[in-house]
Amino acid sequence: MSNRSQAIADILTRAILDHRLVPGCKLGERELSEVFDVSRIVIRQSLIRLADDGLAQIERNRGAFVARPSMQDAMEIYDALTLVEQGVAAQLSDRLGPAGWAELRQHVERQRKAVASGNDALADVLGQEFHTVFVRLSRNKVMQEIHAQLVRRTTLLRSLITADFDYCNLLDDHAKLIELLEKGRLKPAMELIDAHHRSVVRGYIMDRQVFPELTPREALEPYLDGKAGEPPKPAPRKKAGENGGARTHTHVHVVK
Amino acid sequence: MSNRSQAIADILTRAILDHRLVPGCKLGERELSEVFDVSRIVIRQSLIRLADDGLAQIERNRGAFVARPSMQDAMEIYDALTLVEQGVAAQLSDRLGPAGWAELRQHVERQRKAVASGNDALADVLGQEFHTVFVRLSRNKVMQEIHAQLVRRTTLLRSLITADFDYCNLLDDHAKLIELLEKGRLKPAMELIDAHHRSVVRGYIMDRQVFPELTPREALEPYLDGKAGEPPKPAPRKKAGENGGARTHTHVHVVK
DNA sequence: TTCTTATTGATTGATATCCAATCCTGTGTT
DNA sequence: AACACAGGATTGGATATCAATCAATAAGAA
Repeated sequence: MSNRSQAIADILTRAILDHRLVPGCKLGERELSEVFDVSRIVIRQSLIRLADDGLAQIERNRGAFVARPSMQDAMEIYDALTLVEQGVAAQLSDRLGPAGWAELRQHVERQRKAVASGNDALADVLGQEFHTVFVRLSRNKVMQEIHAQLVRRTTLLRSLITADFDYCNLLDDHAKLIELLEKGRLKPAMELIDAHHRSVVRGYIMDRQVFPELTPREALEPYLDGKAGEPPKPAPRKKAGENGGARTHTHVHVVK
Repeated sequence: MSNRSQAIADILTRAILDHRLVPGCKLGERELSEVFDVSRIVIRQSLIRLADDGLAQIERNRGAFVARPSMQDAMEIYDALTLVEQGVAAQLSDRLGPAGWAELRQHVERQRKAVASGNDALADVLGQEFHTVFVRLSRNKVMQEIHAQLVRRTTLLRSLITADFDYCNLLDDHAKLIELLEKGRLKPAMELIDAHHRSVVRGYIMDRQVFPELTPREALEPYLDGKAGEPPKPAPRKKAGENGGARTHTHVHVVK
């Protein structure tokens, strides 16, 4: 019953990251205010939050739209992400204790089990979380927030991408990264991070016109449980027929 | 006549960075709405922007206050800043062309002249700008924004600090950094950045209760030119009698 | 027909007023 | 002195309203 605008901003963020609201989609104040059953002012505040986070773009007297990053933006975001993760890697290789390395290994192990048991959805989530855990071990909330924001923007980027991915050696990458860092082999570790992100961004192909398949009303419907808590994460699937290979995942490798 | 909330957020940011609004200072909606002659809602939106930027803190049903970062926050902010600047340094040492190095040298030269001519205020500004120019040369707007936000927060930190500074070898640091990077001596350069920030944060002494010397109304008065453009940067001076040595500057060295 | 211009509609930016929830404070009681 | 309660003040939000601007359509001229 409080901070409605923050709660709604969170829901919108979730919907964007789930690719239910695609880049370029109009976020009309009136429509959203009806969807969420709040006044326009609350929606406006939510949209301001989204814009500050880089997920929405507000054009004067034209309204808010889901951000549509350019190819240039994509490269810059991945550059920044690489820079941050390399920096964190350097810190961790110096400062992380055995418990930290153990936590990372354990995380990889959980993901390995998920993959082995064919639970792709869980493997996806764990793969995403690896980087978050990685940065959290730096024990720096400021860095965590910066990193989280960058990750959100990469997730948004994935709405714009048409490419065939495979799920080959993600775990190997993570495991190898841990191994290199723990041994203090910083340079190869940083090159691994860089190569990883580079290969991802190289595979990006921007579709210039992304057409909103769902209206905001349709897209947001699963998140509205009559003002109750979170919905149990609805399937963000698009039409399974076409680009079924382009699932959402932080760690994607491009088929060359 | 547009985007009032953003404009007001900018003014408030400026006032905070000028230390006219000190940490802990209450930012009452009614008071600010009277100061700026807008409705409370516009002020609310401005405060949301400030909070998203880490410069204000909104407590439910209690209002907004200028953020009062803890010592822990200070260390984390400087850690993040170090990480970012080190990363940018690494990128620049690889990628920056002669024109870029020339621009950096030219900037240092301008600051040197300002110092030589006793223009401390200008030297301050140029010293702050050096880091901004440095990051801008990475040609990455995302990194620029992240860095700018971190710099804003360090500036806020300086409101909380009681320490004696001197202006010794700031230029030497900058010049040395350029020299090391251009020669590809990355490691010493990164250590220089780290040492610089470390020495700064070590000198921090938190005053737990900072009392607002100026009411927001008084503090903001110089920025209001009857809705006209920017005021010509009013002197952010506190009372000159007491801690006159603790001027605002990005590059401060602690007297051991 | 086609291009240019004008009108109209829709949407945003912003204000004023009102109400509920909550916090702070001051006072009174035990 | 400690506690409880009531009242004031402030924030969070709803609603209604107006102005400014954009977009799309309709009207008119070449």
